[in-house]
Amino acid sequence: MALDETKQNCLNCTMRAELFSFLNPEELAHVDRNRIQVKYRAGEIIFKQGTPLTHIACVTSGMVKIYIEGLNERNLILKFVKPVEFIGGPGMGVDNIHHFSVSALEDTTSCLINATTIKDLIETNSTFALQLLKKNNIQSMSNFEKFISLTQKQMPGRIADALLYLSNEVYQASSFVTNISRQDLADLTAMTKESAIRILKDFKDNKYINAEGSRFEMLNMDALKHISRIG
Amino acid sequence: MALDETKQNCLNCTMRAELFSFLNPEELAHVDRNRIQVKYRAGEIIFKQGTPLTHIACVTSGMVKIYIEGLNERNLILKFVKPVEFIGGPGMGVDNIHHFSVSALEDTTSCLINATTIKDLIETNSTFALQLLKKNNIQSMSNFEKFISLTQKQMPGRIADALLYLSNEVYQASSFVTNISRQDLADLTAMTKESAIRILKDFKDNKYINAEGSRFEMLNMDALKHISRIG
DNA sequence: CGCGAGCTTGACGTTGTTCAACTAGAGTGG
DNA sequence: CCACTCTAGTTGAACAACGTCAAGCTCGCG
Repeated sequence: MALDETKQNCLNCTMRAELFSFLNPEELAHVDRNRIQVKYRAGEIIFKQGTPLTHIACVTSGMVKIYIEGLNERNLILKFVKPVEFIGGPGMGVDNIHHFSVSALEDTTSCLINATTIKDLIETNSTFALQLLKKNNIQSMSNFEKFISLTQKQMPGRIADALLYLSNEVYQASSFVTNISRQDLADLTAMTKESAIRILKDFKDNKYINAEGSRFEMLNMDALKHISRIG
Repeated sequence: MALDETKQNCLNCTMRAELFSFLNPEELAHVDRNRIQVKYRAGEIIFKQGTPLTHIACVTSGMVKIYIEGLNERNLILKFVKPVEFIGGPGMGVDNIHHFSVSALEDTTSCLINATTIKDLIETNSTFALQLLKKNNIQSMSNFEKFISLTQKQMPGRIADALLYLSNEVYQASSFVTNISRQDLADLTAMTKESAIRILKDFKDNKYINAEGSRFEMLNMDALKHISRIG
């Protein structure tokens, strides 16, 4: 976990999260004074569930996974985050504890910003507060979909949801190479690694997808969407 | 669904949601001008998933359930809400659509407040915005626990969670009489009615609880907590 | 060349659902 | 007051879905 404070500055940053476009130069300067840029190697933990929430993160390169550490060493992956996105956490302003863990899937750079700085901005900039509320609401909406996927769909439906999520939202391509492991796919869909592998094989046999090692290819999106819909 | 505009006023309201304690008299008067009070009979729908989100609700008497309408006529109950609590929704400020349904479990009265009024307050009163963010965060935290309960615990663990939720948070009593049906209990724990009944019977046989009809009694909270922990 | 981590497969057992039948109680109309 | 019906609750047996365990595989890397 190498520290690397760059000469770059929030005001002229080209990797600025959308949320910060609602800040004026003075506010951006305030953020800049309270941020540090950090490089993480693949596999390293950025936030650990249960630790104090002193900073929020802004992923500027690479890719991370956000996951809840549950029972018996099992994780539940909530989402993957790629540049440029802001990672807060529900503990902010409540108990100031991280309620999920975040770790780097690839080599990742991230700006860490003091949580108190963010709180200052919420109090002084109502547009910023409104946008933050909006962002939280959008996250809640996808959590609702995840609830239905995980509790009301059988394994093929869940894997279809995961593949559609990866190709439509994360990689935005019908084929992609990824660091996401079979275990990650299982953690994303709340099943065992073995089950995830079996469903992938089934999808391959049916020519819905191609999946070899880290390379995934969507061959029949309509079939996947159909399986997602019927559960 | 009888309308009943009372002479009562937000400024002297004794059933005011905590969130509104952060408003000044002028703001409260603004809320008052944009609210209507409505009585619902048990079973009636207050908000229907998929319809436009024009108002938020504030439950002042009775009890409601918030649930997602999922696949194949199956519902997932997110939470029960009793007086006095505010019900917004993640669609607010995003697509302005309800992403869950809310229905009355008992005869219920509720104030409906224009969503635009709430948005005004968020923009002009930063404390209100901060408190709303906080409320959303607390909800997200319990959603995370729900994720783990529903995806990583077996049926006894989930029923134990549901019973602990009801006795600790909803009724705040070790025994209670409720309108919550066996089907509701199943919808809360993502299983079938038959399975929920079987687990309840098992808990009864083991003297962890007493459950006859609508009356529930917790006999051994420690056992329930243990079952909840081990999943 | 060998080692280890992630991946894959099959056999088997468990968990939870489905389906069908039955029960109890509340309301309704003759 | 008694059928009748309707709904919620209950139970059992058969079945499907999913996890567990154990073994073998592949491939990159030292």
